[in-house]
Amino acid sequence: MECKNELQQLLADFKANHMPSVSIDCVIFGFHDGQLKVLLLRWKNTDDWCLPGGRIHKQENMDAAAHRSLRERTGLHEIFLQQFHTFGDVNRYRHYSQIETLAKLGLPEDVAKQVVSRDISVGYYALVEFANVVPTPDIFTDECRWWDIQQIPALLFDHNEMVSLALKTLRRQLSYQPIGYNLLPEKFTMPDLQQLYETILGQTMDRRNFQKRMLGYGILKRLDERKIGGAHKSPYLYRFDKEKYEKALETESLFTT
Amino acid sequence: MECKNELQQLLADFKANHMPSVSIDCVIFGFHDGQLKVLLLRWKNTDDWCLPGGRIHKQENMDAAAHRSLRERTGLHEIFLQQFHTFGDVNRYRHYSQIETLAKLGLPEDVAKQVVSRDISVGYYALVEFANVVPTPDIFTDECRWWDIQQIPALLFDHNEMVSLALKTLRRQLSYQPIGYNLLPEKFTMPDLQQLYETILGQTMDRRNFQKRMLGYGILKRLDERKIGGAHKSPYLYRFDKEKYEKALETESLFTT
DNA sequence: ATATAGTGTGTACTAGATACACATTGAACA
DNA sequence: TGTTCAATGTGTATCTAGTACACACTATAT
Repeated sequence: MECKNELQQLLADFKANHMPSVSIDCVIFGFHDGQLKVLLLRWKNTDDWCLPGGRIHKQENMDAAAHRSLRERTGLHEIFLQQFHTFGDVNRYRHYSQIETLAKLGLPEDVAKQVVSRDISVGYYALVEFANVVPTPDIFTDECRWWDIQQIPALLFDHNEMVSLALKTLRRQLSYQPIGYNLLPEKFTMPDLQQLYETILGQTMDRRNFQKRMLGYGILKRLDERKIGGAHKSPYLYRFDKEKYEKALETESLFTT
Repeated sequence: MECKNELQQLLADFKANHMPSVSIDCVIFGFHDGQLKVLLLRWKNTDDWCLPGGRIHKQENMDAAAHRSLRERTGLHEIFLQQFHTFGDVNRYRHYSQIETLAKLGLPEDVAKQVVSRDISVGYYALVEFANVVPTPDIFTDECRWWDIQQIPALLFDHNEMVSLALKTLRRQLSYQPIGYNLLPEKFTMPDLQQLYETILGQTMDRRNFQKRMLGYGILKRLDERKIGGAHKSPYLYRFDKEKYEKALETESLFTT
């Protein structure tokens, strides 16, 4: 099968042009339909899903490599992307039979073994605007789609752990920095924003207090428009004040006296 | 010079037994004399200082490699050690002429070049009890000692940046988790603890409010003893309630309703 | 004995977070 | 057409954590 040669060629190229031992994995969060979603890839000829990832070119910044991966999977250019943890356990592949999985790709076992020696993987998480994403599989996979965070199946490698830690990091970030700019459309309602927060944190909040707090941050601008077409009273539309939002991102509140 | 052969041999061993492309660097914090200190190494035959670091054995967990490095530099076994960021810019060595520096070790330039291709480096930070540390140089260095955080010189590589970010992470951690267990001796006074906090955060605090807050966390146990020998009224001694301290480490306070 | 400087302790005040209720609107339905 | 319903808009009382602040005590130094 020609796919086999193509893969072997690809692996050879990888070896020549990419840093050995190190890879990148991305937990890409999107928000749609009141649900927090993660973009996953399905390996060719399998039912096994994993996170999108990539490798670092020898003359490429690591962050740039992560952006490149993301761009290739989503079509998006300007995105919130941040490393959250680096994974380096010897047995990070323990949850599955990796040789077996690679064999399904049509690789001979000896080639497969080269691929599966433990790598250090730098985990990034991204926040993207759901509607703008064009999910695109890579050469190893034949499907790329969103999964509800609640319904993610057992993933390959240590990728479930990565998703958990990315979510934990996202939640923590919420406690000292604003979030939403990259997850919501440009104009959104206060209930939209609240639903986002509730979904990420996994808990409900008081409508009135939530609004008070958000407005208190001074990063929102209420528009004159209201959202029309809803079944009930029309809520106001808001958008982020980009400048103040950026400032708030830098000024993280700390333990002080 | 025999040192040269020894070094070349060492590098060959490194290549065979360690993961390529990836290294570890440690920002080791200690507290002494009212000052926050960092452990630095001075390169052989130079006045250039850098952070202690290491490489990962092919069959070794990354965290274990970091612990090993730390053990080798400090003699300490049980220590607080946590990764805080992974550095992967192409120009992370831009701040110095690396070939030149390596030449001072007695390495021929061609060998030196192999060494200096950009690596990904995983940054760890450690909190250790100052008094128990036995600073020990490694094969590349002939001095290992503590530096006041305020007086750290221009370091090799991107190590100044690493120290800054480690400190920033430490400060942030202070805002949602207790700190002190690994930086103070077993028994300490409230003023000791306050001085630690003030040093890390770089700001003074109200004595009474600080005590109230710390006791409010419920992780301290006041002993019947007082510290004797001081020039003034004897302060009480405290120790951490290990169990509650550990619990507090897990239960990080988040943005909630 | 006296001075000095650091420690032990308590109370009033402030601001942010929380709990909570009623009026308004727009579509759906009778 | 008007009645119903569910969601939105808005304000106030309360609670709690954080902050500001003062006086008494004690161990050494003189």
